[in-house]
Order: sequence, then structure tokens, then C-alpha cells
Amino acid sequence: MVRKVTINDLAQAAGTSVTTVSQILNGKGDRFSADTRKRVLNLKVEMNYVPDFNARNLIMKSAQTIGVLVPNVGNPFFSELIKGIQTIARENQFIPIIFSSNHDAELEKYYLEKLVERSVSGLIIASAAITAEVIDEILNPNNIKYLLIDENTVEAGDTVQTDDYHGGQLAAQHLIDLHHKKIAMIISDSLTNNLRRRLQGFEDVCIKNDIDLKTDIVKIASPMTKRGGYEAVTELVKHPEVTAVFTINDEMAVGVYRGLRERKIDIPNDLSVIGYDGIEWGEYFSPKLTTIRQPIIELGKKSAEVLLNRVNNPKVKTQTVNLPVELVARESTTQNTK
Amino acid sequence: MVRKVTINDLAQAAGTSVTTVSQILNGKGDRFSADTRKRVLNLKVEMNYVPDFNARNLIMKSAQTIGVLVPNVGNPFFSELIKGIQTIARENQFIPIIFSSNHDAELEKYYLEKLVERSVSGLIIASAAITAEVIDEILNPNNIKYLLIDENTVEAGDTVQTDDYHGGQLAAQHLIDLHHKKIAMIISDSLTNNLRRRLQGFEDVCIKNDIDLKTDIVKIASPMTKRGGYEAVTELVKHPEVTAVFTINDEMAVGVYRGLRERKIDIPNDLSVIGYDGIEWGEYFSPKLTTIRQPIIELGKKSAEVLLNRVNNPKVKTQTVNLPVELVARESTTQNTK
DNA sequence: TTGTAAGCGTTATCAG
DNA sequence: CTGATAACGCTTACAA
Repeated sequence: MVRKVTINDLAQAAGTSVTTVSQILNGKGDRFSADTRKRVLNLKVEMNYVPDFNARNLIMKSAQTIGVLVPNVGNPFFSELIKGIQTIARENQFIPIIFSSNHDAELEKYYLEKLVERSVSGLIIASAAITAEVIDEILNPNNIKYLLIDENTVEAGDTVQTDDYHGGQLAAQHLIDLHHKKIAMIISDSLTNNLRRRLQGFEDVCIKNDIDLKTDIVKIASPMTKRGGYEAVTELVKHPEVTAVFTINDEMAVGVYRGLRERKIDIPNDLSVIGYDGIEWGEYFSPKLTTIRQPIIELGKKSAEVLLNRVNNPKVKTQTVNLPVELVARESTTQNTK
Repeated sequence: MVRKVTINDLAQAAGTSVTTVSQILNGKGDRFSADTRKRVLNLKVEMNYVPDFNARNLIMKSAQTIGVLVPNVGNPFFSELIKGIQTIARENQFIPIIFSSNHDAELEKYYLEKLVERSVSGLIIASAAITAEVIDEILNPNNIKYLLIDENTVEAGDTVQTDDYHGGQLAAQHLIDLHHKKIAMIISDSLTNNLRRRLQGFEDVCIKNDIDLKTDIVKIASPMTKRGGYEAVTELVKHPEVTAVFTINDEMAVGVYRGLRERKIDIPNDLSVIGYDGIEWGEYFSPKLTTIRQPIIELGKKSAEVLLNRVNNPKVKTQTVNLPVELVARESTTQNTK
């Protein structure tokens, strides 16, 4: 077993004190002779010295770490989100620790505590298994900043969100422009705030266009996964009057594709489908998925920026970022001819 | 700002010494009176005491952390792998820190160093941007155990792998059973060891069946992504004699689907497609993707098990796990009638 | 049954 | 320009 090289070893090798080494290595060594400086720097590389993280953080009280809680890394939406976060984190010399909580409140709480234990500086929470209140209860006493996004948005504090309400509007308007009047909505079996806004936008536009929420709209709730979408089709086909379906996210749309295909129902000729998210995969399905695109990577980046800014300047005034969404009309929706 | 409660505060409140508190909280307090024990335990909850992670690890020399390096979290193969790792990690009270290196050697090295800095106990590396030698060079002096899997397998040391060679054989045999004689292989533009084995198995079976590697097989190299598969089609269609295509992973197959569809080439009637990996998405595409299924979650679990076992018992003898693969014949392959 | 004190590897203060 | 020395919060011999 090789003992780790410590600052002591390095100081000894350089024939200086640990103070000297520490200062030089931390960029505070202007006052030392160029000679000493070079000697230390070289030795550091040569001896492969890496400062001990724990010792360092113990005294610095910062682990240069942020935590990220998502419901499901398997969903491309979240893996793209993570990419955005990772980019900004890296630029700021922060490390993100990512947990996928699988919509399991128990697990989520467990991870939350682990993260607190590690004294992360901040947290980005995109998962809503546990409520904002509980999160606050755990995080606040430990002075950990956090940002709730996507599933877990709230009104107060720093906010980074996409315009879900408008996204819902766009989706409805698109279907209505195509003369659809009987529409199915495939929604989550546990609605979070962002999803509620999304639906609200959708429904408001429907109402404005004389589409009756009671008689013209079919709502089907299911888990927000490919399988959930797939299973929702069983219910969907019980409503033959429906000519278009809005799925609350792209992953469910993919499930719907499969369900319809297995029943020989053609998209878009028998049934138009519009999704939500704008994941890369949508373009690879046949027909290419019409959807509402969120700027996912951007959402990740902005979230990280806002959080880190808060971490670095606790007193900065409330930050609000609103990102636009857009309709991406592709092949899965078409004119209603019935 | 709320100061964190330390073991000292707790000891003071309990009217005992820190030793007492420490011992009791670490389950080594049998020797103390039930009374003291209860007092300390209660106070811990009451005062919301959480041991300082850094201080603790500094002395324990273990951060109960493993690092995981994958090329791309966006690829479902890796997100499933991560799920498996996370499950076992959690069971063992370990935290996985996951990095997606994007096939960028620079980035990979950066993350590797960050991980070393944090004195992780072990590392699972499924990414091959940098070589095993460099990895060894960085990790060994720091006494960090690691396990190379998937892209980055080697012959020596602990090994967890799926039977790539056999997988390649299965794929070839399947196509040959369907009477395909002119076959395209869409492969990675940077072949890693596991992929080489995969190809070797494929080619060996071809040879055994009088298929000439020179004249009957077309090889197209492209990045291992959806887009890479998509772009490979441009080259693929230059070979109209080809009746079947083997893509080295499922994600590329998805890209091929799109490329062929845009050219009105029907799968499987004009061209059979077989992928590799067995990601969940394969079943959601139309036609459902025929593929070679690797036990991905299992691969993640076993990897974590083997690594953690190595971490806990450095002297245990070399561990080898070989996981089976299987052909999943679905709809994207059919008899060759040409 | 309990407490004292040393030490983990680092940074920061302050005196040379 | 440089180096003792304290301090961070914890665990663990070793005493009592």
C-alpha cells in the first residue's frame, strides 16, 4: 500500500515549510522567491501531490460540490438537463453529484440527507417526490442553497423555469388549427406544478375555442414513462371519437406510438399525436414527433448558473429566469378530416 | 448563518466527553450506561447533529464514495448501467459520483483527477477516451481500486464483462440463418476492445459460413450515436447488394432507421437491421428492433459488487464475472429473398 | 463506565 | 521572504 503524498512530504522534499507550499499552491505565493516557487511547483507534479480533499474542506468549509436530484436519469430530458448542469459546474470548478430518485420519496429523502452530510454548497432539485416544505426543513438549518426546477417549482425565491403555460397553449392551438375537436390528454398520474401549468394553458385555449372540457376532452392518467404511455393506449382506444392526443411528455408519446401501432392505428392519419419536451429522440421515430420544445440544455445551464451565483453571493436579490418554449411541428400531427 | 452543531456541542449538552458521544454514535458504546446512551442519542436527534463528513473522512480515510466514468449519460445503455451501480452502491452505503466524459480525453482526465482528489475508494470506468495505462498511472499511486468495464476492458485484474464475442456470433448467425449473404456492419469510428471482440465473433461466423470479408461485407465507421447511425446511411445506400445490416449498438440502429425511412427503404423487407445492447427503447420503435441483449442492469450491479468487494478486501483473489448475452429476435430482421 | 489527549492533512495567522 | 503554530471536527489509544 502506497501512502499518499502529503503536503509535509512535499515541503520536506522542497526544503521549505508547509506554509510555503500551501501558499504557493493556492496562488497566494507572490511573496516567495521565483526560485522557491518553481521548485515547489515542479515537485508537486513530480511527486504527484494532490491536496487531501477532506483535510482541505474541513478547514475551508466548502466542498465545491452541488447536488442534483432528478426523478429518472433514463429519461432523455433529464440526461440532457444534466449535461447542461455539468457544463456550468465544471466551468466554476464545481462537481455535481447526481441522484436519480425514481419518484421514490424514501429514496429521495435518503439522498438528500447524504448530500447534506457531504456539506454540498447547493442543490438543484428537479424531482418532486417530497415536498418543498420537507426540503426546506432539511436544507435550511444547514444553510444549503437550493433551486427547485421542473417538477418541483415554487413561486418564491430564485426561479428558473420554462414557460409551461405557454407551451400548453401552443400545443392546444396547434391541434385546433388542424381542426381537431375531440382530443385526448395523456397526463401524469401525479401532477406536479409545472405539469399543471402546462395543462392549464392547454385547457384555456380549448375553452376559448369552444371545446368543452367535459364532453370533448378525454383525460387519461398514467406513469410518465414509455410504458405508461403504452398502457394508456388501452384506455385511449375506448374513445374512437378522439382524433388527436396530447401527451404530457415525449417519453409517453413514444409509448403511445407503440400502443397505436400494435393496434394498426395510423399516426397521424387516424390519430394525431403531439408530445412535450423536444428530446432528441423525437426526430428518430416514425413519424417524426411533433412536440413542444423546451430548451433543456439551456435550462440545465441557467439552473446551475443561478444556483452557483446564489452560493457565491448569498445576498444577491432574487433571480428569475424564464425560458421560452416553441412548437416543433413535424410529422405526427395532421389535419382532422372527420 | 447558523453554525453547525458539532460533536463538542453535543457532548457539552449531554454533560459527557466527546469520546462518549463518538463511541455511542458509532455503535461502539456498549460499555456506557444505558442512561448515558439514551441521553446522547436523544440529544443527537434533538439538536439535529450530523457528523461532519470531512472531519470524519479525514481520519477514517474513506469517503464512502465511488466514481463512475461513462462516455455518455444520454445513451440509455449507460443510464441503465448507472441504475444498477446506484442500487448496489446504496445497499453498501456508498455514493456514486457520475461523470459523462463525452469521449473527450481531456475531460476524462480532468474528472479522473477530481475523483482522486476526493479520495474516492474506487472507480468504475466504462469510458475509453484515455488508455488503461494512463488510468493506472493516475490511480495506482493513490491506491484507488478501479474496474474497467464495457469500452475499457483489459485482460488483467478483476473483470466484469458480457460475452461480446458470443454476441457477435449470435448476430451473424441470426442473419445467416435468414439467408443473408451480403451484409453491412456499421461500426464505431474508434474501436474499443469490447467492440473488437464483438466484431471478431461476427466475422468468425461469417467466415465459417463462406461469407467473404472482403467481397461480401461492407464496413462503415461512424460515431456511436443516433446521428452517427443516421449519417452512416449515406454510405450504406451506395451498396444496394446489401440485404442486412448489423449496427454495433442500438443507438446507431435508431439512426439507421431514420436514414432508411427518409429514403423510403423498408425495414425489414428491403433491408434487415440487427442492433446490439438491448436498450428498452428498441421495443418502442417500428419495426421493433432485433438485437443482442446484454444484461445491462446486471452488469452495473455486478460491477459495483466486484469493485466494492475489492475495496473492502484488497487481498481477495482476482474476481471474474462473465455475463451472458442473448439474441432477441423481433421485427427488424427477416428472410432474405433476393 | 468515562475522559484526556494525540493526530488526521490542510489553511491561516502572525511573528520573525 | 519564510516558518511555527493554532485551528477545523472527528476518532481512537490509553488512562483513570
